[in-house]
Amino acid sequence: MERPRWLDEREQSAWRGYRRMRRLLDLELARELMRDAGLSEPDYDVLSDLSETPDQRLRLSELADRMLWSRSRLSHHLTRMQQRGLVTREECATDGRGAVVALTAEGRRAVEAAAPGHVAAVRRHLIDLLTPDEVAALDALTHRVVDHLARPGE
Amino acid sequence: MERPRWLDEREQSAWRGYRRMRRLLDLELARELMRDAGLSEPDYDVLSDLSETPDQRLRLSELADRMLWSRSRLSHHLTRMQQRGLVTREECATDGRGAVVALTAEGRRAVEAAAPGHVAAVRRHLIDLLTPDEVAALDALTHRVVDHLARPGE
DNA sequence: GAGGGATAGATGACATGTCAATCAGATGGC
DNA sequence: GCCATCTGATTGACATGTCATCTATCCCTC
Repeated sequence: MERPRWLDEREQSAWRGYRRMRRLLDLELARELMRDAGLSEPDYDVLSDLSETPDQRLRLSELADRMLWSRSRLSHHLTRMQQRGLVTREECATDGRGAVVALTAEGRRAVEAAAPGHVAAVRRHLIDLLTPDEVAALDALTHRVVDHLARPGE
Repeated sequence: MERPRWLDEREQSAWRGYRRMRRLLDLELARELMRDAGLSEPDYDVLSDLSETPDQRLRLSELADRMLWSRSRLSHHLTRMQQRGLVTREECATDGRGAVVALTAEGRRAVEAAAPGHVAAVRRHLIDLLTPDEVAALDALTHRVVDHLARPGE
């Protein structure tokens, strides 16, 4: 930090590219998802995580951890989704403080309707634009960074 | 979309990795930037774009386009940054409707103080974790996706 | 089995982002 | 030159996310 090692041209370009892609991809996927399925990305993520779970239900904290969301954010978001009938809250049998989110039939219908189009969009705007080697590189590199960031001591 | 082509294992893993990295990297960079320089990432981006510009000033719409922000978002954000003394608004000489944002001395000081640490964080949490080949792949792939998404007809 | 922390979740105040409406000034056709 | 339209920017209402705080319950130790 004393003598900053600036990014060289290639690194700079990769970093800018990453941030631009991040933004554009996000906008486009969110736009299509909302247009075609009436869901925001956070909505979709919640529903999709729930639907992949054996019993279609999860403890709030478990879901929050999986999604890397704060409890507070999840709680607020679920209240909104609950009002729209996509999920319900249930008491937790094993922990008096706890709560469980469950997918409603309507929620299930919503993800199932949304999923094919969303996956297609992910393909169209990202995956299918990459060579197999690039997919492999992206896979390797992102997981390395995730592991690094998830390390306790930063 | 009729017969959805789901993602294969590797693609799925890359996609999840990307989204997880996106989230964790963002959180960490934002956290450090706020802690060390008292700036949010949007703040930093605005200041950094302005500081790289010849005259330290830009038309609002020009800046909004570069950052891929809506005019409205930029306008709101600049009001806040202006209140903190980081930028000022000026009238535009050539277009009576237009406005120009300019970096203040304090704004300049803020980016210059923030930049080395921020770049170091980008290195530490991303760039330096990648092999040269991976940096090259990331560069190539992100720009391809960006070009694709920037294409007028979607 | 009674405290004293820790943890799960909810909540309210606030910061930030979005969307639609508005206003002033530019621009083009006639 | 004048009107219709477009564009740059601002604004206000609202949606979303964050942070600090609160309550209830759990869990550990004594």
